[in-house]
Amino acid sequence: MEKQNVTIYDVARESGVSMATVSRVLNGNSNVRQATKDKVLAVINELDYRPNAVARGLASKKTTTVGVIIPDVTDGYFSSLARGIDDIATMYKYNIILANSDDNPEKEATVLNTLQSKQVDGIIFMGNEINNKLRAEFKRSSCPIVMAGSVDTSYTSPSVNINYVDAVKDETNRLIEHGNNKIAFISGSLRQAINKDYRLKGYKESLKDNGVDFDDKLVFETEGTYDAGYNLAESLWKQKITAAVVTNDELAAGILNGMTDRNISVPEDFELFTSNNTKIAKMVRPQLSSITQPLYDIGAVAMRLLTKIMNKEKVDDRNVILGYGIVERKSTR
Amino acid sequence: MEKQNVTIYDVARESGVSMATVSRVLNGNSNVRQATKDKVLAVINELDYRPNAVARGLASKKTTTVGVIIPDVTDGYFSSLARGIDDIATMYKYNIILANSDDNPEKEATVLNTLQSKQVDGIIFMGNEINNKLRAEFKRSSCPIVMAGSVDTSYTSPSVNINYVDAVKDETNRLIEHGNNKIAFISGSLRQAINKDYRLKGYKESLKDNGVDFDDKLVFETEGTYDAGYNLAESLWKQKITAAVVTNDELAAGILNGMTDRNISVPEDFELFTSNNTKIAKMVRPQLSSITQPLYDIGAVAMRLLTKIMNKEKVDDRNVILGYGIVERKSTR
DNA sequence: GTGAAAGCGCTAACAA
DNA sequence: TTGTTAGCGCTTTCAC
Repeated sequence: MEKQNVTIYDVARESGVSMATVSRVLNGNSNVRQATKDKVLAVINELDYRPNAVARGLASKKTTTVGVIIPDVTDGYFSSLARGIDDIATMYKYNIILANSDDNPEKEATVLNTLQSKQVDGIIFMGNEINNKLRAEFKRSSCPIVMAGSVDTSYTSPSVNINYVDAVKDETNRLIEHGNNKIAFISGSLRQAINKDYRLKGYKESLKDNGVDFDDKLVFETEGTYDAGYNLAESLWKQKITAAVVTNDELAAGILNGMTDRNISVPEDFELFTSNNTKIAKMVRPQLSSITQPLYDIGAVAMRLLTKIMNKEKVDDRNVILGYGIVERKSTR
Repeated sequence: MEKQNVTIYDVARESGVSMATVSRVLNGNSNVRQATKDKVLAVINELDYRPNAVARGLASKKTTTVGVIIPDVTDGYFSSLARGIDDIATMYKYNIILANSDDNPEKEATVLNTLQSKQVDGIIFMGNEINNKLRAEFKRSSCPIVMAGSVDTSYTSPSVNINYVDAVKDETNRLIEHGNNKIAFISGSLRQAINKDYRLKGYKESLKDNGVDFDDKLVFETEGTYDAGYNLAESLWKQKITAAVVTNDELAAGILNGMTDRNISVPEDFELFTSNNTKIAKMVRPQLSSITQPLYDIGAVAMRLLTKIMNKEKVDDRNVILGYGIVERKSTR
């Protein structure tokens, strides 16, 4: 029963040409007479021949697959990027090997190695917690890596992002304009450059511009989960904080519901800005005001950039910054 | 600069043994003297040798990668399954090629072919809209396919699911117990067997058991999106419907918010049951009552099942049914 | 316990 | 325009 044995050699024999010619029609090489091509195509069809991509990969040193390292597919932010990546990958005839890393440098290093042993033509990296070991792996990498929606301040690979500093600064400015003077900055791990070096910076800049003193007791580092937010809500309120900039939508949703369930009204008593505008920002009530990011596009552009690099095309901008916006919905006044 | 050229041949030469021996230590073959092994290992380390998985795949006819076909990574239901799949895949040293299909039979057939040409060792299929062409591709497949959280009534591949009939029946029963007699059944495409042949069946069985007449005007087939739900809400209310069983959480969240925004109170005026208990069921307010499914486990068990089949181990249950529960939160009385 | 050698199925010079 | 022929880097008999 199990066939999967018809090879390029079989179709060569059946159509009375050489393997080389079959290979040519397979690869759309121009130098084949139309009649020959037709015959070969007919045989391919008849024999139900499917080229073996592994053999092809070995011979050509190209696998037409790219690796995608993602913290967690289940996270709406990253899965949106992943969707953009896959769509563009498909458009350019690539497949993606998807690997969850949980933002864990060990896992990231491991998977980076596995991907390379699988000879992927390129890698898209999402994740923010990059340590020296991982950085070393990056440099050692024999294939191009582009970062999507993720930053590392001490290693500059090609990347696609928005301006996180300005975005958070804008949010904070608005919160100050609304009359708040105790504004919390609430993020996931501050070991992540995106939080520590960009978002927190934007927050501080805004305070400074507005003559508000920075108070590190207003900086909350927590797990980036709904539950963490939910549990944090009460203590925020008890500390007389009246507003917060949150770097993660699930976390923000948790805070929001945590407040609501304790009869603290958002936005009357407490204003909330979140950062990623994923689906849930619109699903919770009140709807979350947020930075708007072109999530799908970040992934799509990153993949497009990678195709260019893999093709050795000239790219004039290795570090793409896409535009962002701010939408004030119902969690701010 | 670009190396990636050290091959098994290099380490064989450097360690003064044959390629065969190197291959043996690489594959943990027992028949190698410890001293030889140590020497080889040392050289591997020194040369920073990484086996080429593509070459290995060609020679061994095993790629240690499996294909995963998913309607949309962005969907919380499927991404939860995908996470379970990836974790177990990693545990068994497999990688996954992830491909979005949008539940589109054309795309599914295409990607099924691509995956097989890439010589994946197996495939996990998620999606419910299976047409004859796709079914033919399934049968023609040279590698094992298991379905996760997805059903096809006319083709029985190995699968992992819950009992959708009973689950929906239970929900509907409760809604009837609560005094509703106009209960809507609201689902995504009824071309999908999971909706048409299972969930709708459970709905009907419940009505019958309770002596309520079935009315096909209460069956709503719509896009399975938040917006579709949001827009549907008002007409539901106008039709004097007082409760609904919804097959998709985003859809349910849309209905919920659509109601709320039009001052129809859930659950006082309208009761809502949803089906997948994804994250959003707990994030919206009021929180959605739902069937509880072991989403991660469905994926994990499916992947485990696939490893067994790939290994040609005996499996006694090719169609696994996992348990479900019902949780009544705040969208029901 | 180890080595020699024949492939795995394809691509890519190089000839013709 | 087409064919011949080396490989690509590894696994896997089959000898020894």
